Amino acid sequence: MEIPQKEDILKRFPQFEQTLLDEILAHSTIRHVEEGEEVMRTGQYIRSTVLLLSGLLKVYREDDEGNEFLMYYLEPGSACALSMMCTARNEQSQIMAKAVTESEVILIPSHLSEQWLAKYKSWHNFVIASYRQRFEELLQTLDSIAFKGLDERLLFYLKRHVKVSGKEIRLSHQQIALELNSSREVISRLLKKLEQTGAITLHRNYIEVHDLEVV
Amino acid sequence: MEIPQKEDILKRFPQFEQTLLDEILAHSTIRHVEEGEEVMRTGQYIRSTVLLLSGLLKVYREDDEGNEFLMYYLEPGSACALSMMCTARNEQSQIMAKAVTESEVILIPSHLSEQWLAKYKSWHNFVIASYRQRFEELLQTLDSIAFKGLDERLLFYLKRHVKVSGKEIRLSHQQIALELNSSREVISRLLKKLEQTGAITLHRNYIEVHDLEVV
DNA sequence: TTCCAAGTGTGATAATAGTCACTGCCAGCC
DNA sequence: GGCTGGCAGTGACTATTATCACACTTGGAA
Repeated sequence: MEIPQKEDILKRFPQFEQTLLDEILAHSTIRHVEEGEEVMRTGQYIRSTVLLLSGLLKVYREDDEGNEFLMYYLEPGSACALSMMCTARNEQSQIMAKAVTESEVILIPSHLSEQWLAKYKSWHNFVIASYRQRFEELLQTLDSIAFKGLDERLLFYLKRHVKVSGKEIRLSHQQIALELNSSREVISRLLKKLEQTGAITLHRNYIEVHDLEVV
Repeated sequence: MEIPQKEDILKRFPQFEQTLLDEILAHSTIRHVEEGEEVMRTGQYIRSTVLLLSGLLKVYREDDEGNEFLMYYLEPGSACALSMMCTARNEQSQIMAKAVTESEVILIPSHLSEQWLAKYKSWHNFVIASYRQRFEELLQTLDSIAFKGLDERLLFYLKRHVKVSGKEIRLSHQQIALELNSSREVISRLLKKLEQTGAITLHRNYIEVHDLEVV
């Protein structure tokens, strides 16, 4: 795999000013992560700001009993807001980021990203915008958990998944159950119901989405 | 009620630099809100940044059917992060802020608070810190909804309430049920159980908290 | 080719939370 | 003092989701 060049970064982050791009290239490291690999976990020692160059990350919460649930996905061109804001936390639950597909991330040392806030207007705006966007997404997730039944949450989940990775959802029922903090049997049953409405077709290890809006 | 002076603001926001305080005094309005009055609602036309000078606000989510649930409380010296970050939203659910007790808020026109981000380092830091803090709190709320049963959520709720307004919780079971998006009967039963453990004593319209940690 | 592990389907049962119906209770007001 | 409205307590029932037990399928490894 070739090393990403300035042009690649520029393409993903066109809003950054020239000098900022130079600094990024000079001081940050690029890391290649395999599918399923862990990118970040709160409470870690070294803290870097994480920018996503290519691939797809999922950011989720995990409690002390190993339950998880999905917070949101990160697409190329976005930053993990949490990597910028999390202080050392000794809570029971952790925020984790894991690669959904093979990905490339830019790791920026925290002290630099802090400095840049004052130094580069485009960086400042980017950080503020990231916070806003993640906050919004988190609120949506919160909504669906607080107000909706599992059936609607599943629908919300599927829609979100389609948005980031297309109409062929390559997940087992077990994985979906995990991300929704539910159980496989329940998800299987709900998916079956969805199939009966014609919204999806079930296959082994993947789901073919036709139209989720009609449901 | 006397008009708050520079000293009052300074006391609540000691981290602000002198010139910023002057700008705040010059360009923002102070509003007095009664208990139960609505301070903010997303989707409103005029957008201001809201700082809390005195009193207590609760920030909560409300869906289209009138269900709500509490996101967090705001204490004097803090800002409503949402007022700083919410773009016009036409979602079904809204974020609301309401005064729990009689309060005073500072309303800063949005365009100024935007400008100040670049102009005043202390303002910039304050905004970033607010985002972080609210994000953290929101995550805690999310955790309790996603991973815990209603009994633990109630406990979490009571603890939080004690932290902001003391051991005499002046709320009816109905109000608590509303904030947890549950129903009165269920809350009554859970409270009764808590009373049996000795953690609280129930009275009409208020709850006396002894020790929530032992449960 | 056979076999096995992982994925999926399904019924029975349990646990949690929400709803309904009704009772009693207390506080302030006439 | 007696009425009344909001608050609280309780039992019965329902709905949703989780859990358990087991059968069946499928795709790839041995």
